[in-house]
Amino acid sequence: MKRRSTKQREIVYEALMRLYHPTAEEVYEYLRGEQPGIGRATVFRNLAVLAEEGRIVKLFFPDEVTHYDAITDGHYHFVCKRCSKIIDLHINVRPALPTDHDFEVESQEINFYGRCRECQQILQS
Amino acid sequence: MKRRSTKQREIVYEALMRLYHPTAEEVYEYLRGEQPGIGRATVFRNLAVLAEEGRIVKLFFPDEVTHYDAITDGHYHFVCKRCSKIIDLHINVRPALPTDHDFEVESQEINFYGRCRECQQILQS
DNA sequence: ACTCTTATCGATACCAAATCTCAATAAGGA
DNA sequence: TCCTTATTGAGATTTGGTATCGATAAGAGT
Repeated sequence: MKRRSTKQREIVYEALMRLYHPTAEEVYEYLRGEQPGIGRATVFRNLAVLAEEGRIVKLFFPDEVTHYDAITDGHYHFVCKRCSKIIDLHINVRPALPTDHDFEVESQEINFYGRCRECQQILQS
Repeated sequence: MKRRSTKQREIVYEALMRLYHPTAEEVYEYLRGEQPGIGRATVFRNLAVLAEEGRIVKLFFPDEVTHYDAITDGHYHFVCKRCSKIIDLHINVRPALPTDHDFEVESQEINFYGRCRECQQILQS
């Protein structure tokens, strides 16, 4: 099944570059203003396609819906456990990949969790 | 709201110790055989409570439903991208926690992805 | 042991994220 | 320009998980 280049796909990709770690729903809401007529399923589908092609990255965090990231270099993320804010971490950490095991590691992921500055004083959950 | 100790909660906990990284649904199916009469919502609820109490751990992986782990020491996981098998990694990796930032890190998580031995020769997705 | 408050249970209804269906459209090679 | 078929958009469906609510039972107080 040969892939075609479509106007909608590029629109979704450009929206992602303008937004900061949006969810699919947020991309859709953004585009409903910019490009009325685009379908919800089209946004979800193209985010999946773009991720499969490696042009964008899917982000999964505990108790969160899927987020998307237009930056594809191997950076890490901090997630605030209270307000769910995501912060990019361009740190240089390289944990030793496990070797001599019954599997072959192709990629790794490191996530940090805690409180962002705004949420540090606030007590309740 | 003071918490009570219930028969069902311990049943769920013991099931989790017998199973290997099960999903809530798998715990429920397992218990439907062992302990007929237990409710689906009860299993989901008690897994959430046990996780909140720190007796078990919730595991989140890309494109996967939530799994649960009775082992709560800070080990890591490898996930096969083809068959979704989860393998425990009791390796000693300690990436430098980012400091001097606008947030406070409370916990971290490292996941490895790739192919397990059984899936390494297989070509298709 | 009995009573009383209320956390918890089990069944089911509900919700939200994401996927599937399908007729209409359009990408792009011939 | 024509033709094949990948893609679209609208809406239905699936699914993992949560909320509701009357019934049950944990466990503190007497």
